[in-house]
Amino acid sequence: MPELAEVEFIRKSWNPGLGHRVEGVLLHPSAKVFRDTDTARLKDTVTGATLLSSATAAKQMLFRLSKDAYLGIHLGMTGELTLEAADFKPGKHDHLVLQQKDHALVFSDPRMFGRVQFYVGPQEPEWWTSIAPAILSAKFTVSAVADFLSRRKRTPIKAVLLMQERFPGVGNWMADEILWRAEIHPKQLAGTLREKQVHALHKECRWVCRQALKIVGEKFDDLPKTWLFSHRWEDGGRCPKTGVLLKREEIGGRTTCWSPGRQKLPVDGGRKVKG
DNA sequence: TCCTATGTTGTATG
DNA sequence: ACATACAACATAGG
Repeated sequence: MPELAEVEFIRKSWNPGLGHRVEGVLLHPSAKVFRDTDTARLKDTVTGATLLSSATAAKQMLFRLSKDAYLGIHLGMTGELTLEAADFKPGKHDHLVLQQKDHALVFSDPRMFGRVQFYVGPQEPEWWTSIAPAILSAKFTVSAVADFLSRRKRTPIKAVLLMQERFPGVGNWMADEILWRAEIHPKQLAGTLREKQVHALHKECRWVCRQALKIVGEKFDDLPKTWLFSHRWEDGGRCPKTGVLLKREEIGGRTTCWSPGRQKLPVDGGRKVKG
């Protein structure tokens, strides 16, 4: 279930392993999660290295080890990290196990849309440093959003919000939550947003990220019933603000939930872009 | 059996 | 070269 805040929470599952040596590494080199990763080198280097620190950016996690080694993990759709007993025996979906004296740090992913990356060097790997600036950073400005939308004129705003190069960490539920709060219809084409809407979009991006991190990123608490999130999957779910029956439809290849009436298409239907 | 799934990416087309 | 749409990836659960 991992989007921004969930990833941040899941990252911390391995915290008890920080500062401790990795005694052994268990993995299946042919697992899809290791596509493009040198697993032999990973195993060689990480064995005997100490786990030093971890960080999250967007939906990715970076684990820094001694020996200038870095482990990157993306959870995909079904990935998770768990902390297990030191004698843990990996099951079918446990693709990477870092064995320590007191624990096993485990990465599992049934669908294997996630991935494990590995890098050795004095600087952080390029695939980490090239992640787009966070929505909560100073670089996420209204004009940056406006510029991006202007290059995606004919794409529904819902699909645009899922683009990691501008909205890092936003996934399907966050995108719907943001649009719901900004009162923008998910089908509205990016190029038809009025200035006021762009401002609202920018503001709600930041609000949803900040609140989600606060609520979920700390304790994995449920989000309040006042959020669209809590109602989006239930049949007959109602808008927490208007009480109207929520609508669900596939937009941009993803199931999208919105509140009719609250989120309306502009008069031109959001279908036409002038110029 | 059939449908769904909180993600990305490669490929085809405009 | 850029924008857009969508199948494909692999598995489990309702």
